[in-house]
Amino acid sequence: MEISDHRSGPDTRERLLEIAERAVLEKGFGATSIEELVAEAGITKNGFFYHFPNKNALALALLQRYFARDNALFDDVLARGRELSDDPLEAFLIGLKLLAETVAELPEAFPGCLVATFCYQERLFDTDVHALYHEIVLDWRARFRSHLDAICERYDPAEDVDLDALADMVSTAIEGGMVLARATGNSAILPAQIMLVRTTIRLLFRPGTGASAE
Amino acid sequence: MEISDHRSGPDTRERLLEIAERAVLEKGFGATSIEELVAEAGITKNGFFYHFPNKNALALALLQRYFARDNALFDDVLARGRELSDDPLEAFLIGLKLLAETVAELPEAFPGCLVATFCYQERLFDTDVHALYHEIVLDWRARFRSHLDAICERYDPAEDVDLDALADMVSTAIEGGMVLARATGNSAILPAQIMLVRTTIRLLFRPGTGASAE
DNA sequence: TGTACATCAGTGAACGCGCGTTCACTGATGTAC
DNA sequence: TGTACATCAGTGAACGCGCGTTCACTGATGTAC
Repeated sequence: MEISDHRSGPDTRERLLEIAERAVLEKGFGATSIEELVAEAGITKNGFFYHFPNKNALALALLQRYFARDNALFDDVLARGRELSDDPLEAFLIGLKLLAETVAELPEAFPGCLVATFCYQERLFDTDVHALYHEIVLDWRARFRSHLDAICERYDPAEDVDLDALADMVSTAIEGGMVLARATGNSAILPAQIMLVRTTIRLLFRPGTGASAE
Repeated sequence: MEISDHRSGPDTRERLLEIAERAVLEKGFGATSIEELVAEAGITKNGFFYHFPNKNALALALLQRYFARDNALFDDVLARGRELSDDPLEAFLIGLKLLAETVAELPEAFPGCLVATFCYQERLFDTDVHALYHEIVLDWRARFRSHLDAICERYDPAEDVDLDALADMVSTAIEGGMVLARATGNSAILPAQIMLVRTTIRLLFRPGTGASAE
């Protein structure tokens, strides 16, 4: 007659990751205790150690989950851009606009990025974790770079730019925009910064087309 | 005959702040212990509590020091830009280039920003600290915005942009660039991102002037 | 269908360590008269 | 110049709490025969 038993609902490991992510983004990894996580998950401390050999393994699992999730997000908006236009520039501009809209609608008031927190707490993690967030950033670069390469096949930039740096500009806007959004309490800053990257790319590859093109 | 006694060298409080800043940027505030700071400073733990009533006061002092220092840096490069050109656009572009060069020459391989770490560890701090890093970000915005206003008096932007968002773009490039630099281990990313903001501003206010202008 | 064993998802108690903070005290320097 | 007192910049010992981790154990479910 029990409505919920041990096995109902999402599995405990996933719930621990969910709780941990929120806590880590609020106060950092070092200041997030296993005790508070298990208290919120409703298990004992050793339930945690059944799922993770130690705290560093939690960090790695958080990053892997985060990586998979935002891969899906980026792929989604960029793929839609391509569906909506055959032109690579137009497709990328649409993708960036969709990205800005998506982050503007995020449920949490002030979104954060695990890569940002983790790289500001470097000494807390082992080499696996370092290697993973390094890989994540390079993955972002490669993803945006591939779109820029496609654009360059059809358009000449108004001036020479390093395409890797330009690809990084998207990540920079996201990471930096999240910091400013959190610091000021104004989450609209993040989508606005993404839209400015979009403006930069438009000005670079479609010079002379001003606001009238909107 | 003792070469150093208690009173020689920079004062202990300043040394504690110096040590603390490096430690906080490496592993976060929560994971930085008073014990390790005083060990490195060569005093006992209660020497710390002579200088600061508690750990939160250390956070506040760190932020105040940081604020003063980067105010001086921004004022310096922007003032030089104004010295070198009477044109507000040219002056700002020079200022941004000087800023990029300055951060490229920073002694530490991977510079960090206290505002970024602190806003990713929100729950660790009291309202004084929150208020201060909020103020810092708004101060940055006002500083860059004043230059953009001067530019707008003489130039029309190629398309309508929100000038506050554009001013924030400089801060975003710095914050985001630092995250990427740290995550990848490549500190050249930070100046490159600042230079891209400069490109954006040039394209916006001086359209049609391409790489040949360099 | 019944029994034996394996696995899964934990429990409960205990560990030693390091943390931020407090207390009472001190020895060197500065200032008033 | 000498003395009394105040202040500055700490020391040394102790506090209680919470942390990550380990140990031996358990009760429910799954699988083989």
